[in-house]
Amino acid sequence: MTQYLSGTLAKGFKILEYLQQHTTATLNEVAFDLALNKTTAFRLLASLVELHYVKKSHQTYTLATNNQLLTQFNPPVLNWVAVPITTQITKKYQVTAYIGILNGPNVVITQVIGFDDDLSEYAKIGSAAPINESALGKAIVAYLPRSKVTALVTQLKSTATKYTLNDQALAQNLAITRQQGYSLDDEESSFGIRCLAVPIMKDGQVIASLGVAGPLTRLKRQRLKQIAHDLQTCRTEIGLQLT
Amino acid sequence: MTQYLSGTLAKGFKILEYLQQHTTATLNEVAFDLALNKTTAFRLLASLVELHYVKKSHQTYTLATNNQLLTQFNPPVLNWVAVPITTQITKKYQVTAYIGILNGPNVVITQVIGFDDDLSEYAKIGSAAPINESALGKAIVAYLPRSKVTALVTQLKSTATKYTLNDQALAQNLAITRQQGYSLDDEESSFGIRCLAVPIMKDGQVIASLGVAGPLTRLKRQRLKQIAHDLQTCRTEIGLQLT
DNA sequence: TATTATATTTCAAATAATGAAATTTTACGA
DNA sequence: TCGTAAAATTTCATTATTTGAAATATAATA
Repeated sequence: MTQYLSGTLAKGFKILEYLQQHTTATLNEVAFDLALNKTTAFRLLASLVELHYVKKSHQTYTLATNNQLLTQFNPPVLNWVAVPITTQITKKYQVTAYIGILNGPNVVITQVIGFDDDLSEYAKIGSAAPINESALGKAIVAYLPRSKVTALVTQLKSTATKYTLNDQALAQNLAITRQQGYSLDDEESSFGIRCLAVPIMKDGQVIASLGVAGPLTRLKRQRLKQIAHDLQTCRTEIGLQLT
Repeated sequence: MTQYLSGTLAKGFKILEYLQQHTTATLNEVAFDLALNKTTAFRLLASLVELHYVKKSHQTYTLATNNQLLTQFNPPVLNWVAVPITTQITKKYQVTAYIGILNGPNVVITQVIGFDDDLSEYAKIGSAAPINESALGKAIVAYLPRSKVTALVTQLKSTATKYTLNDQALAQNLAITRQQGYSLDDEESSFGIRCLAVPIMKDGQVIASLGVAGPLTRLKRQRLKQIAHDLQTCRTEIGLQLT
């Protein structure tokens, strides 16, 4: 809280962030643009130079490119927002987690978070399923504007010829999804496999879904509320990192 | 010079560097290992938390992963939306597609879009290669500001000891990349494997690259323009979905 | 539940940060 | 090359922040 905020640290980072955006700058520019006294700016820059976060050359300053903190933080794979958070769930329940996004009337799996070293699940990246036949799909569609849902259903009907899509059943299913906060696929896609999913929101809009899939023995019916709760906690943290 | 060194800034960065090495730490550990008064450590950590450089959870501190100064820009949404868009290309040409982002003087693969059940490709997620030894890397660097390219080359030279980096050859290669709109790796990384990549832009700046890799029989030299054109169409669509 | 350890807050003293003014250095034009 | 103006750096005095011990609160462990 503000009670302990160090003004010196705040100003120091302000300068670093400014140099990240501007690549190079003079003392005059830094002081003026950041509304700092030029003496203060001078001293802070001198400190940053001495600490190897900034380089000074011919009276211009640049971010130090060989500073380990600035350039060699976590490898990007670890920054896959879903992975660190979601791995707790995949390990806890020994199931695979997935992220899906909408693509026309289908949902496409775009990220897989396995619970062991088995890479076989990754083959699902890129695979698509109709929105009504997947927990990931229903978790997205349940939170779309009604007009968009209607358009997607129309689109589905024109492509799905092997069966007649039951609008009323789907609408009812989506209402249940909204009510309980998660969508469910109970052996509908694969025998013995249960799937749950929750929407991932950004700025109040659904942009993706997060779900888990696994055998009925691991995703027991009486655990569904707990699992859904964990998924909701997870998607909230993912959502926070997307902003 | 020492004359202007701010102790507060020095201590603040000391803490950040400590957290980079230790991933997580308690107040006690930080204070003890860095020989700081625990009240001082507490206040500095509180400031770093408020400035979004450190995260505090259950009395343990970690570096903030969504801080743009500390973390390479790697929006997970990029890895998500790229999947359905790029699937058209992977199916059409029967090759694997990749997303790469810059990380220091390396390019790191953050997403793989496979076309068959070859799971070994997914193990490449997280792997890094020097920017000049990868089509994905060259596709990014070719569109960076000249000053940043110079800095990266300098950094590469100070790490790469097994060979002498040819500045002029690289500069020429990057000029060709800009001219033809895509970068090429013709069996330079793997025997019999050809790679092409194009930059992914956002707000006029390169943020990642999209590339394909496959055997010479599928990525025939006379098809390269068509493939590059398809990649450019894809990257434009990806770029549109990121805004 | 009690005890111990860790974290946070309070208080008073010490130190550093701050900014104006002065001085030096750099850049530019004649 | 010299003079001028602008930018950068140093000096000085004042103000504000940082500091750390002590006290208090919270969390963890037996």
